[in-house]
Amino acid sequence: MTGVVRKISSARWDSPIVARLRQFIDLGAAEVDTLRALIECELSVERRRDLVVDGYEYSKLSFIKEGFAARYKLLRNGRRQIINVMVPGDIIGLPGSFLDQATFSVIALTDIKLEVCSLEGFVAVCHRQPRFGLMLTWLAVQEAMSYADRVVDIGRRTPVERLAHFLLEIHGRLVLVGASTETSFDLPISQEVISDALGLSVPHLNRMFAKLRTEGLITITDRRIQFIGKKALCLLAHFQPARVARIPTVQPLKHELIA
Amino acid sequence: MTGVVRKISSARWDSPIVARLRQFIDLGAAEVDTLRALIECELSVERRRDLVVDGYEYSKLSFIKEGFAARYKLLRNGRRQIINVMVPGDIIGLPGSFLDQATFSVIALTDIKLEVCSLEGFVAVCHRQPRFGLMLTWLAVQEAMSYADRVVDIGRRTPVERLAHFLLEIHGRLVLVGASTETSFDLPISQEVISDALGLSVPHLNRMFAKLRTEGLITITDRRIQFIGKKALCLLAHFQPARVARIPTVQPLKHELIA
DNA sequence: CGAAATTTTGATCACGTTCAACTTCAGTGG
DNA sequence: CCACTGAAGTTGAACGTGATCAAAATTTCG
Repeated sequence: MTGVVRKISSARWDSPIVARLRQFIDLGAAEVDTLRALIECELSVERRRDLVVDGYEYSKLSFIKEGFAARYKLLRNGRRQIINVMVPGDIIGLPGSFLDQATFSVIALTDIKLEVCSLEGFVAVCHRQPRFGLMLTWLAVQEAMSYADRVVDIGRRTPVERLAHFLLEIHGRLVLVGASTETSFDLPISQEVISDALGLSVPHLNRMFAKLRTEGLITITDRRIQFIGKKALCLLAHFQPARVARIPTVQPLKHELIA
Repeated sequence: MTGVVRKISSARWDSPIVARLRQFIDLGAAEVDTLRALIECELSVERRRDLVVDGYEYSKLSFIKEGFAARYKLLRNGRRQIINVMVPGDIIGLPGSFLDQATFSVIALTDIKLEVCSLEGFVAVCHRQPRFGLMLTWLAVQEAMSYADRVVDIGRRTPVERLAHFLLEIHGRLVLVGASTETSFDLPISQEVISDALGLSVPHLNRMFAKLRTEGLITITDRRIQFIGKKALCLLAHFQPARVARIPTVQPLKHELIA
């Protein structure tokens, strides 16, 4: 795989994955260091390159630092379904690296920067520091939630609702890692990609975009989405963001206090 | 919540959840005991009862011992989308218990029996026995994979393909916990439920069932599905079961060997 | 500037929904 | 015992949504 490889050197580390984790756990400085130490390298990958290929083994956890990617499945009849669009803070290799062989592919939708960590290394740390295992659990649960939302989207929402929901969801995830303002965000991906994510045809998706625009809910300039009527949009989309709970803190047992 | 509460007493414990776990980890007798000790009670719930309600907090991990359930979302327009059909070995509360408040409901599709464990209790054990944290991660990943398959199903497969894929998937999961033979299984759920899972209307789903029957791929008698042409069915459905990898075993560090 | 990718618009048509009626079956009470 | 009820499965007809195909307009990029 091509890409520029560099070592991590910065003293303070401010990665989107850390922002993701802080949602549900307080990370001590030592833990952040441990996490950073797990990063084997940084990788830059250019647009359109496949990062994970359906049918091959993959055993890394690659944290997206910058850029967009998509997890997808190509069916024999040539149709493509995008499972989810991935943004900074998302993890390539979850769930792929937990399988014998990946059953989905991942493609870079823009040039992206990754922080690569081996799953084995991460698991090794989990044995010594159980909180890391729980972080991984929580991340996997978030992943599942995101897919579940997509199921509802595609299964029972009308095309406009789907699009509205999709935009709100992506926006929410970008806000979380500080990659977007309150009411607007860059969405540097083509309508073809979005249509494959929403299970629609390109022309029809385009009409849905037009609809949102003419109804004064959003404006689009230069692939930047701006929400005009966010409330109305949320209503239209039946948008109900799920907030993940914090990892419960546990009272140490008495004999552990003594030890 | 109604239901009969009993204590666990049997010396040997043979629960579907254990079968699930053994897919990807070797459980020692001590670990099985620890797991069993986590079960607070068994619960019997009758058909049609909601186990988790959208909007409320839930903080249990309930392992399904017997029966079928469904995780679903009800939209304001009255439409229902079933995220997944749950079988013995599946966990109610994953992902719901990891959120502030559940965003999906879970309903019993048949009378079911649960083994209930508090999430807090499980997490407490994770701190002492890191392998439990990893098990939880792996289970969450499987959950995510299952939803991802459903996304592909609904988004880009034709209605017949969807149904075929659904039947094969359920069957595979039943085989895993020993609740089905190689070529047939009981599917004690109505077509309305299946149609809500597949994002189809009831009449159309019914026609797809008819199609599979007339094409000689399955027979149905008394809600028991029998595969006639399993190969052809797999082909039709683009069925490609994902096998989860085993949790990697880790070389202990040197200083840990000494300690 | 030319070539390719992407967005937009239009026209047609098939698929799957909707609505309705009817059948079958299990359970229930007269 | 049979009529009644309700749930589930089945079938039919009509309609509408979104796909498909095609082409133009626009943008991006080599």
